[in-house]
Amino acid sequence: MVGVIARRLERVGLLSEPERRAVEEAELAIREVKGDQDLVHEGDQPSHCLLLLDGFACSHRTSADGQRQILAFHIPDDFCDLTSLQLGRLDNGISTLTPAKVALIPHATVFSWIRDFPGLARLLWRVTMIDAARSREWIVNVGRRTAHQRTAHLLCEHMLRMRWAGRATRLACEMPLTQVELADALGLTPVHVNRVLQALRGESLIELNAGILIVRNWRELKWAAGFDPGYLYSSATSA
Amino acid sequence: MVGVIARRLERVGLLSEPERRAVEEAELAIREVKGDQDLVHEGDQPSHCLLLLDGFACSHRTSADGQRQILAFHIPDDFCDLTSLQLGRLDNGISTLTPAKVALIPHATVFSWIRDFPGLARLLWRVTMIDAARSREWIVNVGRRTAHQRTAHLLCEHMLRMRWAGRATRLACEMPLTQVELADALGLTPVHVNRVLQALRGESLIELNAGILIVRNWRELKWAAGFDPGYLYSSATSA
DNA sequence: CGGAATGTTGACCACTGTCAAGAGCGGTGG
DNA sequence: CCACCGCTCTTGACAGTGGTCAACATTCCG
Repeated sequence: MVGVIARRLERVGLLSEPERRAVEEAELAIREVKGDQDLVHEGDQPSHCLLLLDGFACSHRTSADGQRQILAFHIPDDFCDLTSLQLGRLDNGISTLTPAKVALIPHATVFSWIRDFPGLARLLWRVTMIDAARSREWIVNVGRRTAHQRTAHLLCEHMLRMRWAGRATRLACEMPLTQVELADALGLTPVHVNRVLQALRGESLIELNAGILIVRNWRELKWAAGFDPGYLYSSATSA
Repeated sequence: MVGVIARRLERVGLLSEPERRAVEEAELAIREVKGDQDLVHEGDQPSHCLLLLDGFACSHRTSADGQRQILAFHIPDDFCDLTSLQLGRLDNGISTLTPAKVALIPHATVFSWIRDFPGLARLLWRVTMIDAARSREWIVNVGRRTAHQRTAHLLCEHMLRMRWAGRATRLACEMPLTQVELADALGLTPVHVNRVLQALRGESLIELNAGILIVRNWRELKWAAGFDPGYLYSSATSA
């Protein structure tokens, strides 16, 4: 738990000694939260940034006629709402999907990092831009891929992110999402997600059960998804 | 043309005198470009930022099976690729939609602003975060709205952005997009965009002809779209 | 004037949504 | 310990939004 922030930032760039020290000295309020809990509501003006230490969460927005769209999944070690730093108000809600542990970092603390350490500012900015790149890919996903491709694509993305976060073996990782949640992320209905998952299982591409995703055939899954990991901007050599 | 950068940044926050001066002293390479021209290609590592002075452009990505998805429209006074500052590589192409005039700002110049003026860094970061908010709304648009709502939503967004950029009268603005381009932005086919536009015209909500959008009934159009402009983070009082 | 790009229309189709019912599973309380 | 309830997953029949294909009209330019 000590060192999460440094660990997270080092995934996107180098940290100098003083920078690392500044970031490690931060006083974090740790909070344990149950599953399916709102961490922030749409329209809130949070005074803290959220760092997910354990568990899964998502950002989501609800359209005028009450339909929910999930905008991003947050996995352990992710910042959830760095955007609120610059925008003040949050235009989407954030909820846990599973029981979770989160760290609260006061905006004031983050601003002091930014003021005193340009390198940290750079890295934090970079993190927000990588999140934005992922958003853009999701537009492509929902806009231009079939349900089958789209679902496969989400699974590929999740697998790689988990692997790079050190939370996956080569072929398996946690993915504790209900089909309703997958549907809200994919712009589909739960019923159709179910059918697509059956198909993907039928083609021996994946297994997905009890919150565990196992990729049976990575090459074919990537192919089915038209997946190209460039947009994730990982320093890790590609998969 | 002199003062665009300052003008643009002041739309998202305040500029101190030295900051304004720094930004106005920048040496801009101005370039005139024809319509339907690529400004940057997917994968490029640009050394300049693009500021659109006149005309329209878009960011777009092409999926593995060759389908194009437009990720954002750029209107006059917009920065087109601030993300490349932090990411180095651009994960989407940028093309003009009409003849355009663009300013090239060397990355080095922008970095010097960021280094010397924390306030400028803050504003630029904020601009990128507003772009990201718009991306998130597009996910909702494509994921959870019908073709009719979706199209209306895009028209609302465009109208307000143009108004806030000082490029619209209360009810009308330029929107020189072909139906193919609209389709690529909306995740629809050109044929269906055509049908939806007919419907919107039939309901007396809009006119769209020869590149001019006229909103006939703003209240109803917003209603049809389920449009809430909060995500655009304009300092202007809402519409 | 001619050719290409754009817009329009119609007939038909299919991917995905809707509705509904049932199965499996785990948690809770009597 | 068992009965019950709610949530999630599954399946089937049917419907509809939006896609496909194709032809034609129109506009824009060279």
